[in-house]
Amino acid sequence: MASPPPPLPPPPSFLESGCRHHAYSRKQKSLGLLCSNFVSLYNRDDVESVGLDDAARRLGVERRRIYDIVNVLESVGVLARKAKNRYSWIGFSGIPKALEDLKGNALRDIYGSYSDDYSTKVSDDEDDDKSADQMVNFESGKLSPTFNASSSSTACCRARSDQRKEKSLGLLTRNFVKLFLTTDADTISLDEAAKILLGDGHETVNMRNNNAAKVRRLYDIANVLSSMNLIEKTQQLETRKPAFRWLGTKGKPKEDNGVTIAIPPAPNTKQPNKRAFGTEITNVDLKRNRLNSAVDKKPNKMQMRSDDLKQCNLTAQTQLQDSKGGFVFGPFQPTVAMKGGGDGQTSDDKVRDWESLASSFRPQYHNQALSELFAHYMEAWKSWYSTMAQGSSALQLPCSNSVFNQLL
DNA sequence: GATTCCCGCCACGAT
DNA sequence: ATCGTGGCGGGAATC
Repeated sequence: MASPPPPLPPPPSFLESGCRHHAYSRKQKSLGLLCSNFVSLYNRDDVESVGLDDAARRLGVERRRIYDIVNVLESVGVLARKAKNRYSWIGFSGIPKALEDLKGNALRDIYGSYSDDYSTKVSDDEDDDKSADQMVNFESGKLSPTFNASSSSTACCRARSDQRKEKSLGLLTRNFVKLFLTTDADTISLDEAAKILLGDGHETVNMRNNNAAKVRRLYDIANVLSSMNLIEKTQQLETRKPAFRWLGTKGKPKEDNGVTIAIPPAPNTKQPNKRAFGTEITNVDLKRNRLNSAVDKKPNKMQMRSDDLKQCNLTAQTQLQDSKGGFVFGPFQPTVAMKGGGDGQTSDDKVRDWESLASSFRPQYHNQALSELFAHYMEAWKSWYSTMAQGSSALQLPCSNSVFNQLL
């Protein structure tokens, strides 16, 4: 699949944005939104590797935030670390395999541990995944923390670096996902998850703080996973406490028409009392900004108008199956339904409609980088659509114009 | 008041 | 010594 790679957009000049007067809003700086933008930036056929500096520069954020995202994405198979400062882009196609591995690993941990001495149990197939595992009570469908390697007598002897690794965002992500993959519980609250994944299984004076710290990390992870549509935020039935439900590769629960589209509300749409993860623009570096290139001398502040955000945030959540029956999904693929009813229009007609819309639709950005990012997206979308239309006579087009409605 | 999570300090290992 | 990485928790925004 070696199509001539269109040049990536040049580094953004975020500073040109004349919308600095906007009040600070943390919603506009969420990790989830940053993740969305990260994925829309790199989720293209011609992207093979991702440079962290490049990503930080293009997204207008400090490197630190990129690390957060990259660690989570690596854990679910979207990225693979190649070298210092560089990752291979695998894309959404890597997720099913990663999840499969995680699930197998988790089940092995659980069932293997029934007959093994907990203190000797060690995962064998995960690089650094040697601790903080958990048990799930399948009978009750409830999560029940039973052990983790940190509580073993060997804990005190482990190197500091090991202990550090145990608390890494990547490992925490994998264990968090494992929880979902091995429990019957419909939802898991972050508090529960934190308790289960707590590094120190013993009651200690630090436990409460430790738990709070881990919950903070889980929020970070949940935001990223939510923006990938792997989980969704919900409430626990009885307690109405906030919790997360696993969506996985199937995306949002649906009415079995094969179509899943979960488009975030437009920024100006009222969404009372509900935070939306991964729906808005994210933060930038200010103080320790090492990203400023020669091109970009002014303070690297990315401020966008809400309509910029709306247009840039192409998180139309989609789901489809590839030719092998595996999953090819993700929020940043053009929306398409492989099954479901048509509306009388032929595929060709629809493709033409969408193509013409795609070719004529050119939103006005204040920000050059966003403009180009959007143009790239549209271009990729168009070519992908054409390919799909040619490759499959059974192609069914999107059930609605939701994506474009969102954009417009 | 509780929940959520951005932000950036700073430790640590690699170069 | 410098750089890349990322754990960590303060504290502010949001609910």
